[in-house]
Amino acid sequence: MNRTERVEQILETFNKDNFKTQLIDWFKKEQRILPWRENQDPYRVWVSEIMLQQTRVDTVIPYFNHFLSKFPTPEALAEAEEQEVLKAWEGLGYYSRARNLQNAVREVVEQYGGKVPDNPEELGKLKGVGPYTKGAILSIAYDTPEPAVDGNVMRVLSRILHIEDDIAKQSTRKLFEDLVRELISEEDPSSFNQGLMELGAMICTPKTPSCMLCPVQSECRAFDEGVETELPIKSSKKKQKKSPYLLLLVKNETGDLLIEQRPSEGLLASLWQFPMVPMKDLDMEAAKHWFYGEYGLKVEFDEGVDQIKHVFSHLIWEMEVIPAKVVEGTLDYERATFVHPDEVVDYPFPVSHQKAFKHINL
DNA sequence: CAACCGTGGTA
DNA sequence: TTACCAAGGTT
Repeated sequence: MNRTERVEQILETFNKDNFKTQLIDWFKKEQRILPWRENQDPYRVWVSEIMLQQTRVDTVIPYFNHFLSKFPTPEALAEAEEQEVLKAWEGLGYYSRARNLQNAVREVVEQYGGKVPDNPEELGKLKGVGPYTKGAILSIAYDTPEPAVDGNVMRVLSRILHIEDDIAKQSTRKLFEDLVRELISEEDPSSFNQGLMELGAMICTPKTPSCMLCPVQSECRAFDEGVETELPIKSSKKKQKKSPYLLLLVKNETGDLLIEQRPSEGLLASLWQFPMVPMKDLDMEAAKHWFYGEYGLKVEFDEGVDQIKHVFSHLIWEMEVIPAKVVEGTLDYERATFVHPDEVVDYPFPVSHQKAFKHINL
């Protein structure tokens, strides 16, 4: 059975009109007041959707307000320094979102005169704009009936329609997109899509859904069968691998601090950090030798002042924070520099290194 | 497809 | 504490 036939079978006995009417009525009445809902400005919608990827609403709100005051238009963002954009993103995580957003906005300014594209083809070519974000912008900013399937939508529809496909698999998203194309309101696709997401965030939550408050309870197959907490099906991800490091707070003779910029691709790309010595298979003496080889500086270590764990999606850094001072040598490392401790705040740092920096003033 | 890519909240 | 979760995208 192909996907089209499956969609037809799933929806054969489903009351579409009742579902979309009750969902939209509920959303219009109960939706939260959020900064990005003040208007339909496509740029604002776009920025909000990027920030909201894998990130909670409460976390995004202050970042969104600050970002929009700093970069109020596509032109303003296009003209900004990348470091300035990363600084505004500092602490939000997934930093490629920020670089991709700025690259895409520059593309919009240059190719489309600063107007965010209103069609799937051009929108989908922009960096960082995937299937979900594309549909979200088209429906919310341009009232176009395109699916915007995120984790909320898959959870809600898994329950409503009792679908047991693994939502961790990418192919499953396409099934839900096909279903949404059949269900979506042509009159108000924005409220329909946002209603599905809002329902997932406020009522149809992962652990303990509030089915007694649900506006579409009467259409929910999972509730009818008493299996709402068994859905959706999602395969578990594997554990992160741990890596030990020394995080060195190196001061020179004048009290300046050694910092370095990370590579422009990969983990925490283009952010700044304090030097880190990979301690797998190394002791403290070997660490000093390693550091001399990398940076051209001989240093003395103080006692460790803290242990910091940095948990990523797929790995964990276990760092011992070591104050150190330069004994001899000249800095010989292109991406590193000494700065006054007061200037460290001007650079974008990952959260773990911000924590380590607190030990500088002790 | 599965790995990579951050961070903070919560049970 | 562990494990999962939160308006995904890229490679």
